[in-house]
Amino acid sequence: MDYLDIAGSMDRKIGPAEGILIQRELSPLVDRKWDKRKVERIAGADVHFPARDQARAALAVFSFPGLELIETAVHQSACLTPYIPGLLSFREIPAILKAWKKLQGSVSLLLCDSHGIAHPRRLGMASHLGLILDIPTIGCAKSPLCGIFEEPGPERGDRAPIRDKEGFTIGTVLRTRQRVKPIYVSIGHKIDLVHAVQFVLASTPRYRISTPLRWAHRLAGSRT
DNA sequence: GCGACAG
DNA sequence: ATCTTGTCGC
Repeated sequence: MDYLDIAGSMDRKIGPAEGILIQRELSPLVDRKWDKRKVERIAGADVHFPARDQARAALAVFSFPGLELIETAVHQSACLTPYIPGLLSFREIPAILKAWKKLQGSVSLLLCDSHGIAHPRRLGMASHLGLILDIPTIGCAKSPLCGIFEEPGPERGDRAPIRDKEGFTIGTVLRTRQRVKPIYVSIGHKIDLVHAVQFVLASTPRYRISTPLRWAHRLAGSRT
């Protein structure tokens, strides 16, 4: 079964046992390097749930580094898989892929409202989506899922490494705004942690959340 | 066994 | 994520 094929695992309900097997199989395929490609378009992806079985995905594409809005795409459809910590991909990615097909232009880098490799099996949604779309992605979560870390300093740009039990760094707790709760950045796919943090800060000029993700969040329908 | 647990 | 008002602090 080709799990990177949309029809391979994203068009049906996936249970915990199968989901974990898929993640273990795909995890080794994540590319943790940055190839220095030109980033002219950076996008944000988010999903809102109007009802328990309905998912509304939104994508907001911006120019980079100017951060001017280029285009948006939205798609609402039924979601078959319930939310289970560690298996978020199977609930949100189907709707995101359908919205993705509606985009007219290309995307150089995609920011996701989730973790990347800072995940129990090193395959959070940002990594999974990056593998499926075959583009660079970054995990930008608002709360931790796993790992150990210290509280970063109070200034914008202050950070602290997120490490697994073996001591390996799997992400960065990053303060994107002075004295505001930090976010959790991790490699999604086709990028390294240093560049991931750099791109997140460059696309987060004022608020806690990056411009692409804030727009995606709004477009998806969330009131906050 | 118990608690934690992206969105 | 969602149910939901006002309120405290910069």
